[in-house]
Amino acid sequence: MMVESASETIRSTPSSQNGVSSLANQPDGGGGGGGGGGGREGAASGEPNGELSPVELLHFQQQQVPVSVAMMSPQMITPQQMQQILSPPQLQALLQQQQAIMLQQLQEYYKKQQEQLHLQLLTQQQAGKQQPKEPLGNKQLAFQQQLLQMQQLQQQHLLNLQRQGLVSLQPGQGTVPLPSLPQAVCPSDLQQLWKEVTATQPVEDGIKQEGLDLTTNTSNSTSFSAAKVSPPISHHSLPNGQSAMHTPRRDSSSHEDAPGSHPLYGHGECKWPGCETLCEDLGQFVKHLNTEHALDDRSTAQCRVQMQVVQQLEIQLAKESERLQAMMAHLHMRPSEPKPFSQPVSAHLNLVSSATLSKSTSDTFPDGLPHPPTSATAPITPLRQGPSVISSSTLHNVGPIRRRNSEKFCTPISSELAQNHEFYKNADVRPPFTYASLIRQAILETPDRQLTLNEIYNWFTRMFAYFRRNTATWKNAVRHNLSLHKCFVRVENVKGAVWTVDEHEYQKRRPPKMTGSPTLVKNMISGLGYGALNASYQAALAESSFPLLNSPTMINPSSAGGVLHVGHDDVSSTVEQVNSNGSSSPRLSPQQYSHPVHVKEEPAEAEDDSRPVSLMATTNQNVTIADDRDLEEELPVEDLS
DNA sequence: GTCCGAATAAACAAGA
DNA sequence: TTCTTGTTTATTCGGA
Repeated sequence: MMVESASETIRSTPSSQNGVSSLANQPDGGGGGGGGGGGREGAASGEPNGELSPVELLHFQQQQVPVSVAMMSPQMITPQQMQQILSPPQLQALLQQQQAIMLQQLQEYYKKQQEQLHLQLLTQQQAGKQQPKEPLGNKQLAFQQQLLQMQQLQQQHLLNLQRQGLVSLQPGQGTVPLPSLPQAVCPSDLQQLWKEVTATQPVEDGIKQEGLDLTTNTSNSTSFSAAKVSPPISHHSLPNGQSAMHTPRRDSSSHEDAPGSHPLYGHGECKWPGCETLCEDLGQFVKHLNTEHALDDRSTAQCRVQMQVVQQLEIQLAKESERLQAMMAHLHMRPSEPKPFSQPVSAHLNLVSSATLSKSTSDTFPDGLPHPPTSATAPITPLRQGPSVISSSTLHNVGPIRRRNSEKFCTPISSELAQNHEFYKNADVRPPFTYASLIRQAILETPDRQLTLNEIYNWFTRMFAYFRRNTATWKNAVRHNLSLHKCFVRVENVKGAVWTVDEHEYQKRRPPKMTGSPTLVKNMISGLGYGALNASYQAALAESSFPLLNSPTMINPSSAGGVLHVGHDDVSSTVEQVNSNGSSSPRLSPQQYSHPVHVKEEPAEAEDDSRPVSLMATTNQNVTIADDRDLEEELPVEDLS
């Protein structure tokens, strides 16, 4: 079956974080443009007539603030003097003005260079008609790469300007005329800057060396100077001498070891954005590439768009990585961090990472903290819940295989989800719940308590980044669970078949555990090594930003008592009551375990009578099933504030 | 060591 | 024919 083969394919993907890891491991470069290997200073000679090379411009923009200051003080007014003369708002305004000016100048420069390159290319193309094909390809590619690099530099500059918050301009918005850029920056200084750049980054040689054959610059030669935010983009040599850019996310070995491959060629079709032309073999593809995707306005524009896409992703990744680091640091140093099992936080995190991702490869930071797997489909985004990410169930059970831990430790699924919704939604971490629990949760979250299979799928993918891959596997498991468990009832509906939950059956299939007094629960928890889940854990939970903690419905004994029958251990009755009134009856969250609320906790069943709609709605606006089909819309973008 | 629940894989059928 | 949906069986694994 195709599904199965797809499954096998997908199952191999969890370890596909290499690209990201390598990206994350890129030396920061301190804003200096990352890159790799040794520098090549030979290309450091400046452009004639004091014109700025793209590299110089790049460095220029990297040195932006000081240069800007210099530009502001052409009459040798030092920045300090400027600061004394001008008020901060004035300085800010001046900076913005100067940035805008610089931007316009750079754009003009880039445009000029672009035109020049086009002219050169046309000349080369014409000359190449009388020359062997391959050199032409090289030349053409070299020009193309020059063009791309220029565009990249331009993009980088714009991004840097925008990042500094000084310029919110879009390309072409600059309006303030100014003396040309080279007048503002001394060529010798730029030359020195260029040397500095090339000392750490050999990237831009090709730009300086007009007409050089970039095919000799392979993998390490074209990591863009923008590597600070861009992954090194290597060139892949093709059999015909062509090279192409590809991202490091691809398995490098697949290229180096498979000369018959091409990053833009796969599954028999051209992977050029929007193309998808079928090509029988690589040769045909190359021909197609050279004819259909030669250097022209269209291809250039497409490249530009693609660069925008990549850069946006990289910016996002950088932001998220930064936030992750901060989170890691925060968690690592947290004095009141819960220490179940008397393990350090990092150990817990590693535990979560390694066990939860039992089938995936979790990277580990040098500091020992887990590097949550990141992928294009599962970007790691902030753990807004803070410590609650390491919630009880997450701490003690990781992955459905450990499901019993989850139920044993009585973590209500809705509470867990409510607390860690953002985490699960964005992190590629397997939720510590069984498929049945999740399915049930999905169904119960809907107002009418019924879902089609596809809607269940969508809930999974919407709620858990983990389920955005391995689709064949988990979908099969979902179907399997739906069919297997009696608690899931298929109902023929007008729209088709929908699945509902028979709570009674659901409870029947679960052995009555943990039904008793809080003391029993406590003892049981303690007996399971949960005794260490003491004040520190409670404190951590209390510190959680989980808004429901302060929700009256969550802590109001009266409201809770409606569901959690004090001194009553009939699980089914609890569930039935919830089902009967159909109202939102939030259960005790794990935090409430810590609270001296005198209600009987129904650990294993606690999740059952949850009303995630209300629960989740507090923290997640995406609970509604309004548009399940649009997963992509909400995948990458979280608030990045 | 055994039992049980869950996950996973896979085969198969029916229907759109 | 392909895909989705649904059912069933078998295997493996972890925990009790």
